[in-house]
Amino acid sequence: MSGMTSGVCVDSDLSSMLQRSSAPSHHHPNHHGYGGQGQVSGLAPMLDYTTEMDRYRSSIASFYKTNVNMNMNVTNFPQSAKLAARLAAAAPIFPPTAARLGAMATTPWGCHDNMNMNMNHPAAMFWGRPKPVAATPTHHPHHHHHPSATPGHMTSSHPHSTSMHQSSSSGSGGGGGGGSSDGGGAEKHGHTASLPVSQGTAHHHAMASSNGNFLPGYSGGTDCGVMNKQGHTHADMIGLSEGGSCNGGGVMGGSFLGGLGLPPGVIVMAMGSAGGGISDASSAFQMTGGQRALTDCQQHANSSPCPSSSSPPSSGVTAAAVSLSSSSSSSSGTVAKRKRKRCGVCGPCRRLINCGVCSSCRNRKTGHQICKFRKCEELKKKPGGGGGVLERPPSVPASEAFRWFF
DNA sequence: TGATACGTGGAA
DNA sequence: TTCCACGTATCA
Repeated sequence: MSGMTSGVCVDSDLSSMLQRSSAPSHHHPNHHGYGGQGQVSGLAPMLDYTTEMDRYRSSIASFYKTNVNMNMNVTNFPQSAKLAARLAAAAPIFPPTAARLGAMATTPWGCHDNMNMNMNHPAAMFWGRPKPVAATPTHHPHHHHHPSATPGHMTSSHPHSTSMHQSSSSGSGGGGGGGSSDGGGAEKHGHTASLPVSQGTAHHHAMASSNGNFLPGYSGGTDCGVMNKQGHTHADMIGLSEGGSCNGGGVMGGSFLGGLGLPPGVIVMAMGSAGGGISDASSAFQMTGGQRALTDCQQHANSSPCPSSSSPPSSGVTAAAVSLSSSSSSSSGTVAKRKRKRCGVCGPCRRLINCGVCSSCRNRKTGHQICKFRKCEELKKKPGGGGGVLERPPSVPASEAFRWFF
């Protein structure tokens, strides 16, 4: 991982590209406004936006085409291939994006840890989340998640708005196959989200999109549909909400902020990788078949970083909690014995692909252990050590602990 | 029922 | 302290 400077950095490229092309219209927080400040005030703006998006898409398409073919050795990442296939299958959600998503699944994003260079190395990992870097605002602005979903953003012009709603509504269904959120969900969101391009809704974010798959840091605020500084939510959010696993998605984007009814210009800070974590969790799980998708956050309610715990309960959360309690209620007496689950927000949890080279991967059959690089930070700690205080996921930089909403 | 992964105890 | 193997919980 250290030495990965030479890799192509999608984020950078995209971000720069976006900044150049779309900056005018949306990077400033004010542009996202709530009151429909203008974003969609006129038809012209929209047309302009569309144009920008087209450009953006073209660029990304080219990028993937080139990088995937050149640098990726899919054979080394069977799971990636699998993922790609799933993504393709999930295409219905974002038809235009499906293809790209598939590519993404196998794409080696540069810039992040192992991903950097060419993915040929067996140890290459696949991150589940967007880059944490501040520069990476989020990608997918899903309107409905927007705190004050303004008409402006919500314009029908966005092809995805519909699908987004559907997915969110699907709730526990977990986005079709994603039900468990892990498998389907993860792929779905994780990747989908990552490609803002396809969604077209991603305007504004310079990079956002590109990174969807990396988790470098979580800071991206991406998780769980939390919005980025610019007030946009990520596609991931959708996934989250779908799975219902993510508190962030549902809570924050939908009811939480919406309920608050914050006036335009008001800055709301969210702690930790809350939303992100959750959503991430789901995505992270996807790769493994996602058995435990959702509950991660809930389980950690006591000690975990799951940000959502601090947020007002959402229907999704509540449901999750309920299910959780129900499942564990019987074990109330044996609570201590219950297996802990992945937090879903830490770096390892966000990884979607097994390294294939660690002892755990090599001895999967006999070792029964998850890839060492995917081993949840929380689980590495002694049980009960945390305390119930909300704390940021270990891997999340303090500076990235907050997410801003406008 | 199979796959995945957490918990634990022993060995290095 | 880390690694490894096994038992077993959990989920599809």
